[in-house]
Amino acid sequence: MDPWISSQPSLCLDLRVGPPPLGHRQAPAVAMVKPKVLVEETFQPLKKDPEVVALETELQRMSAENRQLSEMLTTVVAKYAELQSQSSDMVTSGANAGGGNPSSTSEGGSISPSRKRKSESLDDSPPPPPQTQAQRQPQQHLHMPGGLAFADQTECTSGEPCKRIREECKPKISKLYVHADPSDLSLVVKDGYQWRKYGQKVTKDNPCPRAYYRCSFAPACPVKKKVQRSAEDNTILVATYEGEHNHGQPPPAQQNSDGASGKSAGKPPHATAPHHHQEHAAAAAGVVTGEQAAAASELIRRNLAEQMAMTLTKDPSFKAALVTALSGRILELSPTKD
DNA sequence: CGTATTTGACCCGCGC
DNA sequence: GCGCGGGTCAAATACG
Repeated sequence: MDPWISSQPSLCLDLRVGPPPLGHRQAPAVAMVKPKVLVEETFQPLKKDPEVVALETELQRMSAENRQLSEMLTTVVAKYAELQSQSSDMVTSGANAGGGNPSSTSEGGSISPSRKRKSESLDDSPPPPPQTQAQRQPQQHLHMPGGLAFADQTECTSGEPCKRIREECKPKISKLYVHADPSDLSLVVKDGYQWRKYGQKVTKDNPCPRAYYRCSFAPACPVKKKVQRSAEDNTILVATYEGEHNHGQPPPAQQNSDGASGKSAGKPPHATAPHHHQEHAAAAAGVVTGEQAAAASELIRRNLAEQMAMTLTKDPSFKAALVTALSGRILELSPTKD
């Protein structure tokens, strides 16, 4: 979590403009900016036209719906934070030696991408540091309640040596669920890091394509990310992170660029970042008792919500998308429009 | 012109 | 051994 956010007294999310059909409490924060003007331009509140009444009703309805959805989101985020903190706690308590990350070993900054894997296996034979991974492995057998996230990789108990090795070589995996506008076809999850897309693929079990990203902030950073819409609910983006960053988070100025040039990257960022620092702090704060854990969880929930709101309100492209959506909605609802 | 994204092809692991 | 499917590469393309 950005330090400055915690320094914010409290972010005012008290917005009354009708929320867009995005289903986010954060959205209205942005909606204040323009849609309000839009409404004022188009309608005269004093007259109380039937359409105005209808609009108000609709706005109220959407507002209620929005609240519901945001509550659901909050719950999900809270669960995620809890799970993450549990995971972090177990990892930190168990993997003292895990200081180094497997990362750069083979790549070591001088990535000379020889022609595909065949040559890799011939030339490099990059020895993945199995020890640290092996030591980390046991902690990954977490019984995550709720089945919400990062469940992968916990099932490598088959005992087969080769499989074990493969599992041990796997980097740390976590999942992040992000709400996204279904109309937004991009698979962009802004999480504060810079990502470079290197592939996209349609998988068998999901008609939506899966996008593959590498961390582009640090050349040697081993972290990869897969983003795919949920098969059940395509308003949900599932981001799967593999590995750990071997660098700090980019400064906000760079975070905004999320992929530097961002041809299609500058899309509405309905993203919540898996801020490990925060979760570590939460884990530290809630190491033991349920009360402490609950308090930490509550804190995390608040901070995440605030951060999401801040992220959204600062993103101009999101504002634009929101204005478009809202104006379209308003036009839809006004049958007597000129 | 430099850089990021797209996209088809390739590689490899796994199940049958 | 073969086919399938996921993951990755790299040339082509697009964009600032």
